[in-house]
Amino acid sequence: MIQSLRGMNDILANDYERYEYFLSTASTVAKRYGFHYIETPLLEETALFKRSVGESSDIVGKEMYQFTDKGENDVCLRPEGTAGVVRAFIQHKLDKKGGIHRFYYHGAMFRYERPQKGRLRQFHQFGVESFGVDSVYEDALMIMMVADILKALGIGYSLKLNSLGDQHCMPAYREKLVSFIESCGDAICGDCERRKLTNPILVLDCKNEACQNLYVNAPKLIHNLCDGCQSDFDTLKSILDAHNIGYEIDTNLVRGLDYYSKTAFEFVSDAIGSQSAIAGGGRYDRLIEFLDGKPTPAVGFALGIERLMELIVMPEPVREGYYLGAMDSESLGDILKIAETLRKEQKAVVEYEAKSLKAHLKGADRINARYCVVIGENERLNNSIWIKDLVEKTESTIPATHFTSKESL
RNA sequence: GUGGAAUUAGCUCAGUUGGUUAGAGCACUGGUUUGUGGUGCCGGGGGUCACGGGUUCGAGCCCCGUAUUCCACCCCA
Repeated sequence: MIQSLRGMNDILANDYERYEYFLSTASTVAKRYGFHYIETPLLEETALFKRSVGESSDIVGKEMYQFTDKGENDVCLRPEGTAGVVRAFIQHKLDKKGGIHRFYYHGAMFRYERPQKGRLRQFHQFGVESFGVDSVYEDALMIMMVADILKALGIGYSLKLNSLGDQHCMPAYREKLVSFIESCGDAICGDCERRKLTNPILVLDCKNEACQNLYVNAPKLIHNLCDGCQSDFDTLKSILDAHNIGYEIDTNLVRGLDYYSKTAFEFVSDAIGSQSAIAGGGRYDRLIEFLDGKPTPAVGFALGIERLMELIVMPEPVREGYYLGAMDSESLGDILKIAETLRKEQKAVVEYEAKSLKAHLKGADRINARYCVVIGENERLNNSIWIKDLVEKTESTIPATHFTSKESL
């Protein structure tokens, strides 16, 4: 038997109902905030991700589905969504056009990781990107959008907030931190040794107890922000306070992608296991110029759809549409004709086997139909149909032309 | 990438020191005397016990390999 590749799942039937429900809920929220849908290719030049996400990140360093295509191009399946949207933004010269551009997207992302619950090799994200707004109010808008989406889906969460500083304060802090780490000498663990070179801020979050004891007095970025970053961060907190959005400052919160600056946030759930980050995002004012665009402030977020799926509280299913069946095979033709007419406006499902009335009612019940339409011997002889409303529990026998004649009106 | 656990019916799981035709609940399907659903009662179908080797008179059970899933680390959505 051929099975799907490791970490790559099918989404079918019931799962897709959830998936679709999530998409329509999230898309509705995004549109209400003034965002427009954008779709970018799954395959991009590898250089795009190396320059945006950063070669030092795990994502680019060891998790990309990268290969050379038949035209000798170095390409890879997108490991995240922002880079492609930024590339499109620049390619279509929206950076030169100026003004504000807001996009939302959703689709498959690919990372070659060791799979576990909530961590797949092909997974789906829903994300938004906003270009051209410098104000920290836009950062707050991102957080409010995520909160709105999660609330609409009935998902509980906690919000972690941090500021990563900008080109004025981040490099200085980074240097300060690295020299602090070096002052610890050989006492740090192997992971931290590696982090020191790739993403030093990650050491602050090390699980190793010995490391934690060493880092108690480590410099915190939050105490080393420049005036601009500090004031934006304060403003952001007051906006969230004003909107009753709870948060906790997590000075160890780092985005794994190199392009973030200033605001960084992460929504986490304690109900889905160790892969608990359900959404993450922040500001990335420098990314557009890194990719040869005109410097443009930008901020965005991404939600992990699979991680959300099992948390979604689905609305009560409502009975809708028609189930049609015949009690003897001679009536099947009439049934099909009625179904054809009904389908112009409604869901209509036909059972082809001649069965007892009881069996048909069970069938109608199973597919959650509102009405059960049956033609038996009596109806066929009287040129009528029997219909029962499964919610109101009322039934009637009406002329067979009732539905089909509508068509001629 | 590192360490560990698991894999038996469509689903959730039993399966006793290796011993006849591998079980349950749910789901599916049919009946319950004549044409009335979701919840009663009775019946039925459905399993190369993940896959491939090995040990044994005999393997769902023991050993090895492979695949997948899950847990922790790592990382992130």
